[in-house]
Amino acid sequence: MESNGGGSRLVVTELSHIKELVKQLDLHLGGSPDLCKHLARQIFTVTEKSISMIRSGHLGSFDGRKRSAVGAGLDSPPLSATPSPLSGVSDMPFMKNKKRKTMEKGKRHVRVGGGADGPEDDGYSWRKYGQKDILGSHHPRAYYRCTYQKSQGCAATKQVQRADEDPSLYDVIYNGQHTCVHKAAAAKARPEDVRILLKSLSSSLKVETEGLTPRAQQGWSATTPPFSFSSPAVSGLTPSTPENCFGQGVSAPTSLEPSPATSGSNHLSMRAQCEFDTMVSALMTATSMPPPLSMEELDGIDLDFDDIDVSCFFAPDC
DNA sequence: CCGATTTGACCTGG
DNA sequence: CCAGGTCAAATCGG
Repeated sequence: MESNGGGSRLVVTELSHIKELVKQLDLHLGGSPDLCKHLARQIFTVTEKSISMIRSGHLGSFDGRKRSAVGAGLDSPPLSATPSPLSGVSDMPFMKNKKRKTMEKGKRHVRVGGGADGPEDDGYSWRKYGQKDILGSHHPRAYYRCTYQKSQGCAATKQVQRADEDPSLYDVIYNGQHTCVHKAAAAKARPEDVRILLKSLSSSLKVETEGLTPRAQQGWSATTPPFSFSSPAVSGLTPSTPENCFGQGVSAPTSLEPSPATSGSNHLSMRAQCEFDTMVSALMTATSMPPPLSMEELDGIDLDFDDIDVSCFFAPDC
């Protein structure tokens, strides 16, 4: 069944990198903010890589069903560089379209709490530009774009919809990245909070290496994925909870049952991704990082770990 | 008066 | 044709 031992090995390597990056970030927290940002971005990048590997490996044999685009935070197959034949001319042929293609780019789906007046503040300022009743949903969906779209050309948008099951929760879908210079989020970047997040992230990245020879070259039997994730309680600071990272908001009541027969490892993968998404996005928020890159962008990124000392990570006497 | 919100029309992909 | 996303005129509020 599982035939991606090589993939798992790569994932473990990436996770090890992440863990080391977290250490580095923890060390430099009091120091240069630029370095911290750099590290945080690297963490995010490697995390996305890992997620991508896990998903392409495990979900590949899942079944033919297409996964919903809204279900996961970031969802673009690493295979296709061109989103769709229709939008191949991505330059700017028509700027008057009232509806763009179904923007799949940098989508992030989070579920946040809030009051009757809307979800809790996310640190950015938004201007509402529309509202629609959504078929099958009890609550309308509101459309927001960045207040600074005009003044700074910031392309970030978000959709907010009250959860059907729990009216105190809101599904928020972020689209695009903020290019505006806005400081609100930075104001709440408390080092202690970041430290807590890092601890959570670090502990959840515990890599079980038993059965793994120090020399990774020998490879391990490609049977069971030798990694697992603990489930730290990252509460309060997190913009979303693991259970809510995917599956909801698509108004697909049948897709909630995870087909227990075949989804053992899938479940693990999805859980792992959720925790990553949750913690990393919380971390980036806390460090006022710009929103994550799209998968397409990530694919094009050359990871450089050269400036970071992880050389001895797998060494037996380290 | 100006910027934000509301709301129905408009547009497009499926 | 329909559902969802966006526009833009009307309206609201500081």
